[in-house]
Amino acid sequence: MFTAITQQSPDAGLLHNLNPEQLAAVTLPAEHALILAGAGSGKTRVLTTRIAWLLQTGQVSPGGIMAVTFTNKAAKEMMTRLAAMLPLNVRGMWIGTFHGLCNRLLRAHYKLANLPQTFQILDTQDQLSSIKRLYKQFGIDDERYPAKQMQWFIGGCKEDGLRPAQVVVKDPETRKKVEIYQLYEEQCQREGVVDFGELMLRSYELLRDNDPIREHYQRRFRHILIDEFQDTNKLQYAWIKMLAGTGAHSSVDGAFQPTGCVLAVGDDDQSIYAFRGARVGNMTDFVREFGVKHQIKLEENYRSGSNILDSANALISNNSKRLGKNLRTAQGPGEPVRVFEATSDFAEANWMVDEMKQLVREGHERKEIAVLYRSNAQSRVIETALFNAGMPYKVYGGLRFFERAEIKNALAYLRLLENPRDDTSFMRAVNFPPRGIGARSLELLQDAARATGCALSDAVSGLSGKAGANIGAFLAGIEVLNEQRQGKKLKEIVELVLKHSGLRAHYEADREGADRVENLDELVNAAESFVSIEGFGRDVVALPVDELGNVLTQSPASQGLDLNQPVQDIPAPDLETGETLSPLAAFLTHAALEAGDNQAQAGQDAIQLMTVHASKGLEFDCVFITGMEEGLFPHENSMTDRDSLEEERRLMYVAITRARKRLYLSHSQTRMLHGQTRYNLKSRFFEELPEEALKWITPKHQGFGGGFGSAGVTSNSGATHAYHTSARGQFGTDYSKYTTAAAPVPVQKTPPGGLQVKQKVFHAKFGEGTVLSLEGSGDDARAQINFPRHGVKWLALSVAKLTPVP
DNA sequence: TGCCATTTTCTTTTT
DNA sequence: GAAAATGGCA
Repeated sequence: MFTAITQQSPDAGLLHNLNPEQLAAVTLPAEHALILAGAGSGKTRVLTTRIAWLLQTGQVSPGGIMAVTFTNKAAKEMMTRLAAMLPLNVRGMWIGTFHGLCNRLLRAHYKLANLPQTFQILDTQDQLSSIKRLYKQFGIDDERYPAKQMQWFIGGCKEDGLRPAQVVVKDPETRKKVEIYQLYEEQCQREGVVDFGELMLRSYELLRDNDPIREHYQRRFRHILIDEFQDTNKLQYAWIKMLAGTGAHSSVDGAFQPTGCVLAVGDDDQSIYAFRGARVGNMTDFVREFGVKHQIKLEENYRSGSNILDSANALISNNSKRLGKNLRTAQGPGEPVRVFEATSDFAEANWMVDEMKQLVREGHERKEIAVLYRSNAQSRVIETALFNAGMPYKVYGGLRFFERAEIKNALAYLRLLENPRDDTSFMRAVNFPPRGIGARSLELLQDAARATGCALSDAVSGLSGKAGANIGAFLAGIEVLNEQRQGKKLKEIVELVLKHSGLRAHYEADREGADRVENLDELVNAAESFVSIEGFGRDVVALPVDELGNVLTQSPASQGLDLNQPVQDIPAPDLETGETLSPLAAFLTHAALEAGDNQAQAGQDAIQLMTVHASKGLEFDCVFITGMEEGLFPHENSMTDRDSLEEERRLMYVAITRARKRLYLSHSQTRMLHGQTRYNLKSRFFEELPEEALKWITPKHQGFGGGFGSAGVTSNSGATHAYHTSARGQFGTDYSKYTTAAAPVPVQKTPPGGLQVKQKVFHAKFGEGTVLSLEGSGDDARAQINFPRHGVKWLALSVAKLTPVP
């Protein structure tokens, strides 16, 4: 999919249009360097251009580069951009996420890593159920040691590079936790599975403990580039250090001087993942421990006008721990930052929708309008408002494809085929769809397995009675599948499993299972197209390189070297040549490491809804930041200590800097939260923004309408009120209607053509239904339809595809 | 064993 | 307010 562009002008300005700082960063000498890249300063461009420049000037071959990102999306983006710059087959290059690259290392050296070749990866859900299973088996009290907390503890230890034996035990409680950690480790090892943390830690240990392997990769990766460096945790930092050959594990005998140089790109002001172990301190540690001589700040922002940037700068200057950086722009002030105060979350959402309609009328694309919120729960009200208005929207976050229950069920069967020892998958599949295997039978089985220390599937034969017969039948079914799958294509195997396991039939029988069947079909599609994407075949040697990864020829240009060739993967000492992962195993790995997009429907021009966290790295013409209230943003759990408050502020900084042209901030006096109405004060962050950049667009006469005489919630005061407009003021919208909790009354015009009340219509998702009523016209036209299977729905006629049924 | 009712919890999240 | 998890009962 990353097919390179073939026509290319070799020296046609890779470096064209770079500003002086960017140029300096791209053409840095081969030494460690830190790039402090502000939001919108062209960070990704610098990273990819740097790689392209290194390749084009013949300083390194594609095999000598490692580029690490945090998300698959970022990795793909990098590869796509790189492929567009150079005629290069990026597929074989070591560009990927930390976990993806670790997986690659462990697959190549699975024996040294003490793993089965087909080891499976536990995602967060799997890990939790694995721990819970452990609890049952060893009678551990979930009340005293909550499994969730334990999961967090284990992850934390691994992030710090600590095995159970290395954890410092100070109190009995920690002792017990470490014991459980130890048991968990044994269970994973026995089952041949690794969790995400293990992926990192195990590959770190692999490099640490095997001199030839480590030195091989140290020689090979002459340039290591890391994106979003501020998000790295302790272990990831150590991993990089190990690969770069800096520190204790470099040359032992002095014969080998490691040469890998590290280019770290990051922004301390955008560090928003401390809550999951990210250490901003890695940036200063990096400068110190690597003896970084080159530090470049990218402060020129190409995204937003100065009103938006000044707001961001002013806000973030309230943080104490900063490396120091100020964004500037050559663009003018741009539009002011609009601030709106609503009386309720409901009113806030309706105001937003009307504002959006206006923006769309003005020619903005819907996908260039984003709504950002602090927590996912806030999306519901907004979704309702958008839905009622018939405005297409897309919510990011939530359940992703490979995390859906039906998909995980299917994957459990597939994993069992690949690795019968995978007890997590066994437990998931054994009684789903229900086949009369209950808790008691499984308890017997688990006892038997524990007694002999074998996997659940191996313990079945020792079971007698009804339990033995039932579970035996299940296992026999798996074995039949295993025979039938021989010689079959991946897609066929998946289809086979869906049929033979009874999963498809089970969901087809379910009245509400239509979506799930659809997803299962989608899984078959994913399996079909998978091979063509990953292509786990061997790559052929394309470039003449020496063992160090140096290109042996002169510069590509002078030699007419064709970079558009598969990248050579230099065999490491331990690499089993010829041994390849089965397509199924590769597919399962893909499913674990890449949870897939949230929603299948792509391409439609829709409003973008997401949390602030999810918005990092993205940009939009128009951005709404909603729920700017104390307790929400900053979040109540993060208001108490200074560090987490500063993280909230960085979060706000990230949110503000997403906007290119227009930025709205809104807060509401009341909000439904946990089923209760809460009265919130407006966020303290408003006080930290420069007044001259803001424009308050809430009408003067707004208020509580006599309804809520509550709390210390006051209207905003100060000079900003000078901007208040009366109803239907200069902004063209009548804001007064948002000041009551009632929905805007739709204007009744001629009923939309084609449909009539009592008419029968067909909808792709809801099936056949009867029109109950119609309202609105044109783009706003809506119909109330009764679907026997799904109930009464309001559908926007400009969005819903309805076909009349005679 | 499995279904239904009650209780509980509720930031952010990629891999 | 809603989803998930637990617990009691048929």
